[in-house]
Amino acid sequence: MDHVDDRGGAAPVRWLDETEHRAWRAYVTMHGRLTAALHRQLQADAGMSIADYEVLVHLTEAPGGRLRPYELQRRLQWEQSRVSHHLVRMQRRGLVDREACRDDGRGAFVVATAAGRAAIEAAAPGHVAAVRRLFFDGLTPEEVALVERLASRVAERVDAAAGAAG
Amino acid sequence: MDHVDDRGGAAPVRWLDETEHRAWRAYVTMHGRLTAALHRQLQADAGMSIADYEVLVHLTEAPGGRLRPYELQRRLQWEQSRVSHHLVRMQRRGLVDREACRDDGRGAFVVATAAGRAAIEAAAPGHVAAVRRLFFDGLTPEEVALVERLASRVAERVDAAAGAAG
DNA sequence: AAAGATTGAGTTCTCAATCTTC
DNA sequence: GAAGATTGAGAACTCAATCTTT
Repeated sequence: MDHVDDRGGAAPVRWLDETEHRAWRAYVTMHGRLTAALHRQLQADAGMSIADYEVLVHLTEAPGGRLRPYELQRRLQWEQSRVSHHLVRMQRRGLVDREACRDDGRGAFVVATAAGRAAIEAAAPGHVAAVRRLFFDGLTPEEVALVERLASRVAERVDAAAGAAG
Repeated sequence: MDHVDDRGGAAPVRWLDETEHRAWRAYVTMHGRLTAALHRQLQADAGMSIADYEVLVHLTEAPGGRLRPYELQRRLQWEQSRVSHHLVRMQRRGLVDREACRDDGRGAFVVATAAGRAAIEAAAPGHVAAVRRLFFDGLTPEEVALVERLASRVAERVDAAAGAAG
């Protein structure tokens, strides 16, 4: 363990060094610009929000094309009630539907409707093209592989901390 | 170059390959978990949203501790009206204030108040500790340097595209 | 007319309370 | 009681319209 100066219970602060600070600001800035650009593209070309797109991605990629709301919640990391409200709206627009769940009467499966599948199939080419143009075309194959490794590692780290701390 | 099937003017779709797809999903997942965790921490320990924190970071880091709303907008990549509404709320809570701008009567400078500076100083240790624990402690110094390089490169790329395409 | 900024209406998200089934 | 899910009220965000100064 590190030797740290722990004064009477107050957690000692390990500030970010210069490199870390720059890296963090660069990351936050990049993400802000990237999502703003992707949102504009999706909205303009497909009339869909990133949130809608993400929901449909998870549904259509899931085995059987169906997920329980709590499974969607885990994948999206949204508030439970945000998932619930969002699904109500998407159902109202005809993009998703519910199917009774025989094993567990507390909830139903959520499924993409034919219209929902059509919507994401229509939206995907433009979205993927934007992701490619804005993100991958600027990276070498080695860097792409690295992004996956680092992102996976950090995601697991956050998971572990969330599991431990609540 | 790839051979792509370009039928009658429709943009040919270059789908993501397996590695790219995994990298992108890993990135999106990581960001979702990371921000969810950071938001919970900030909210629980400092009663502040990430949005509030970001505004105060930019204000306190700016030369003179003041920024015009449009400069904040550029840095945050928020909708212009989001900036406006958010500043009204933060001003109501006493975190920021306005100062007349002599050179340009269309707008005023936004400044962090003493309370605003106190709030971010109180929030920063916990937030920085979380960033370190969840993000940097999982990376080597070389990887940290790489994150900065890649993030900066992508951010510039997005900027350039946004400038070109509107 | 363009740039900087705000407003209001409508939509989406959060927080806490609630409900049902396990 | 815990897990899965919803609800409603209030807060935050978006979009379009507007206003003022340059």
